[in-house]
Amino acid sequence: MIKAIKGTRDILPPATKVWNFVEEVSRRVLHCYNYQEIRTPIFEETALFARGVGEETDIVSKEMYTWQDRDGSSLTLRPENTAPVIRAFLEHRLDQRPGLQKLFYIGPMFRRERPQKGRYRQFFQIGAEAIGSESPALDAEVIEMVVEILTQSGLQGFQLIINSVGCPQCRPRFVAMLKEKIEQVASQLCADCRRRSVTNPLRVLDCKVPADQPLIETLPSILDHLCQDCRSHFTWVRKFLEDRDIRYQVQGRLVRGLDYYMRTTFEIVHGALGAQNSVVGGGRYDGLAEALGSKVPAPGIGFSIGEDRLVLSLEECRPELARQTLDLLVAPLGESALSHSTLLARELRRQGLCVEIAFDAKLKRALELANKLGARHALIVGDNEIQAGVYALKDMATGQQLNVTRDSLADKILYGKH
RNA sequence: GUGGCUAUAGCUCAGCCGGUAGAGCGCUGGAUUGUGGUUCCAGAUGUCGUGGGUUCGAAUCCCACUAGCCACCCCA
Repeated sequence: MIKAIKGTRDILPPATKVWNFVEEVSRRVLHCYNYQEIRTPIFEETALFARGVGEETDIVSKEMYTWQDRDGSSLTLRPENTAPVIRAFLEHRLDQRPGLQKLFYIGPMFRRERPQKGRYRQFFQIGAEAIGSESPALDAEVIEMVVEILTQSGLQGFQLIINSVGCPQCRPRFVAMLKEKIEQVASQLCADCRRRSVTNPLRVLDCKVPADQPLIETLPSILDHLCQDCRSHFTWVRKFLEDRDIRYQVQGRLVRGLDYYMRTTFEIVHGALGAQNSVVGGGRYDGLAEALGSKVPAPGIGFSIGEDRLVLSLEECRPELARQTLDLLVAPLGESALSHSTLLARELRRQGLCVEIAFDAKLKRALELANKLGARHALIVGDNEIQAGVYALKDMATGQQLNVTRDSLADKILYGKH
C-alpha cells in the first residue's frame, strides 16, 4: 500500500473542524487590524532563501527541499514565508501603495527534518507581516494581535517571551565580545557549545544542557550591550506592551534561527506540546529587503503561528471543537415519505440548516444513526405526518417529541442553537 | 544527521518460560409492524510490519530492513 510520505499527514474530519476554527478566528482578528491576505507560490528560486534566511542557518544548509528544474535553475519548496512575502512586496512595488502594508498568509511550509511531536516536514503557518515602519508601536501592535488570535481561539496557558537581538551597529560588537568570553571557558562547556562558539556564539546562550547553565549565566547578555537606538526601541516596545497589560517575560538568551531578525524578537510557548513547545515565532527584519538586493528599504515585523502546534494544543484544552454537529436527521418511513423528505430537506438546507437524510434505515436505525452523528434533532416523516401536515420533531438530548408544522420547522430547530 | 522505544482486527491493546490468535471499543444484523442514548444475542475482519535465521514447530528467540512515535539538533 502507498502511504503518506514521512513527515506529512492527512488531516481528517473531525480534526479539520479545529483547523477551520483557528483559521476563521485568525482571519477575523487579522481583518480587524487591517491585514489583507497574500498568496505567494509554494516554490521559489533557491537564492531567495539562501540570501533572505541566511546561508549558514540550519534551514538553508540542511533542511530545504531543493531540486534542479529542467532548465537548470535551482528551485526550493518554501521553508518559511517571510522572504517570499518581501520578494512579492518588492517585485510589485507595494512600497508605492499608501500606508503600511499589512499582509497575512495561511499555507504549508516544507522542511526536511526528522519528524516528532509538533514537527512535520510539511507544516502549516498562519503568518503576518507589517511592512513600512520601524516604530516600536508597530512591534507592540503585532504582538498584541497574535496574542489576541490565541486568546480568541481559547488557548489557555501560553507564555510570551521577548528579546532584542540588536542591529548591525551593536550585534557584531557583542558577538565578538561573547566569542572571546566563551573561548576562555570553552573547555568546561558541552561539545555542542564548543562547536557553536565558532559557528554561532549567540546559540551558546540558548544551550539547554543543565551542566552548562551556571557558566552560561556568567556570560554577558546582549540586552546590556545594545546600542542607544536599539535600547530605546526595546524600552518603548516594553512600555507599549505594559500599557496593554500584556504579560511577557524578557529572555536575553532568546535567539532566533533566522539571520534576518534584528531588534525585537519574540516567541510564544505552550506546555501541551512536548519538546517543540513554540507555537509562535516572530521578530523584526529591517534589513531583509536590502539583503534581497533592494535599494528601497522595507523595515517590518512579522510572526508566524505554527498551525499544527496550535491545533495540537487546542485539541487538548478544547476537545469540544472537534465534535461533529448536525442540526437534523430526517427519518423517512417508506417510499412516498422519502421523496417528500428530500424536498423538505432541501428547503431546510436553503435556510442554512445542516440536514442529513437516513435514506434506507428503519426508524430504529435512523434514530440510532441520529445519536451517533450527534444530531440535535430527528424528524420523523411517515404517511401519518404527511397526511396531517405536521411532523414529529424529536429533541435528541431530552427525548421530547412534538408535532411541528412545516412552516415553523426551521424556527423550532434553530431555537436554542448556540 | 544521531539516539531510545514500538510494530498483533478499523481503533486501543493482551498474548508470561516457543505448541500456528484474543479482549474492549467500533462496525453489521437480530431481540420490537413507527422511536435512539442503557441492556441482551449473533456475525464479519488478521500473510501477527517485511525479509532471513534458529527449531520438529516462531506472534513469541536472533539478525537485517522498513515504518511510526518520542527525544537530541533545530525550529512553527
